Amino acid sequence: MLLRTTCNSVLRVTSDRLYSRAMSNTAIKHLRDMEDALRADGMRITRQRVAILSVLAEANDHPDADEVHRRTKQVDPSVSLATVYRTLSVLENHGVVHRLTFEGGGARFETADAPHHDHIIDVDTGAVVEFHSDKIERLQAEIAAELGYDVVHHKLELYCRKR
Amino acid sequence: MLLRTTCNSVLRVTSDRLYSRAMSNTAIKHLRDMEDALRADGMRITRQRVAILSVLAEANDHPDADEVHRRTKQVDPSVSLATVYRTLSVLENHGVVHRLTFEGGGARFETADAPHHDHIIDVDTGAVVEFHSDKIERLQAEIAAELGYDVVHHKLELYCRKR
DNA sequence: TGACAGTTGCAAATCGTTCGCATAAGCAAT
DNA sequence: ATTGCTTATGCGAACGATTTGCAACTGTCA
Repeated sequence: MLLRTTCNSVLRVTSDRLYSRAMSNTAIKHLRDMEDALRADGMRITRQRVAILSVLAEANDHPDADEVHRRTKQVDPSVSLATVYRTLSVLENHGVVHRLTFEGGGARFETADAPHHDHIIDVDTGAVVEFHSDKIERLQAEIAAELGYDVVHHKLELYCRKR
Repeated sequence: MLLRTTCNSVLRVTSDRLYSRAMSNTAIKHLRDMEDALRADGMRITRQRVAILSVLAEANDHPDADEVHRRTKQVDPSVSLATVYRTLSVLENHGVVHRLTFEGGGARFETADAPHHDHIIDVDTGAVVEFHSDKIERLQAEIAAELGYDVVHHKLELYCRKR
């Protein structure tokens, strides 16, 4: 079933769940599975949380809370900013999203389903590129171990300029 | 010349400059040189800035603005928090202090005179340990280069737990 | 379906940080 | 030293991002 909204985005209604724009069936299944896992983990799956989850699943950038709110309202206009903040925190605690705190400016978020990676931030444009280096990770663990520590998590950000 | 204050800390007065507690003569000379350099760089050396500089020079931890303010007031009680913030920003622009933005919580500061290093943050105690790895730095530059970037600066933080 | 505990929207509160303004004080030239 | 120009200061109010208290609402599970 398809609905066309006033703002020209396509909504797909599946049973009583609202997902934003055109999502593939496999993407929808992925969301459903995630909801089930979260429910099994004691989290209530509300209308607002579904909307927020679908926004996060679709995002391939790193939106801040306000941007998540803006996008979520396209799916469900009643969702408040406070709920967005609360939901993002809850999802973070469930390990479903990661909170990114780049220099200058508020927190930004990304789904945790992609494999671990670090970030390059373009100092001129604010664009974010993801990368990963096993070699660096190994060195980090070595250094921490030398100092008597285990790495719980780390943050590696390269603030760069296009050459 | 020595002064003993009510709060049991020793102040040293050198010409018209106030430095906190017992500082070695070489440490004082270092501060004087720094002041001269800053003055030559167009920055006015005020009573409050001298007090803040001396606090920073003495700190071997990574205090936040509020903590810098608390310590500065021991030297000169009239210094306001706003001035601490303004001075820290100015000093950062002059490359004299670095602003550290660890997860959860406000900015913390360190003097820039130590050679470049990264940080290990104890997730249980908040303690900060400094380390450096040329090997990691080299890898970072390589990765950025592969993606068409030059590293302007970077942030590497290992959030760790004592083993 | 009913009941309970978790969730929501709203507005107010909080936290760290910045800003406007009138006053005070560096610094360079005198 | 004194002057004059400009910048720095303290104060309190404003700020933006985030959190919270509360009364109404709604998943969930029996």
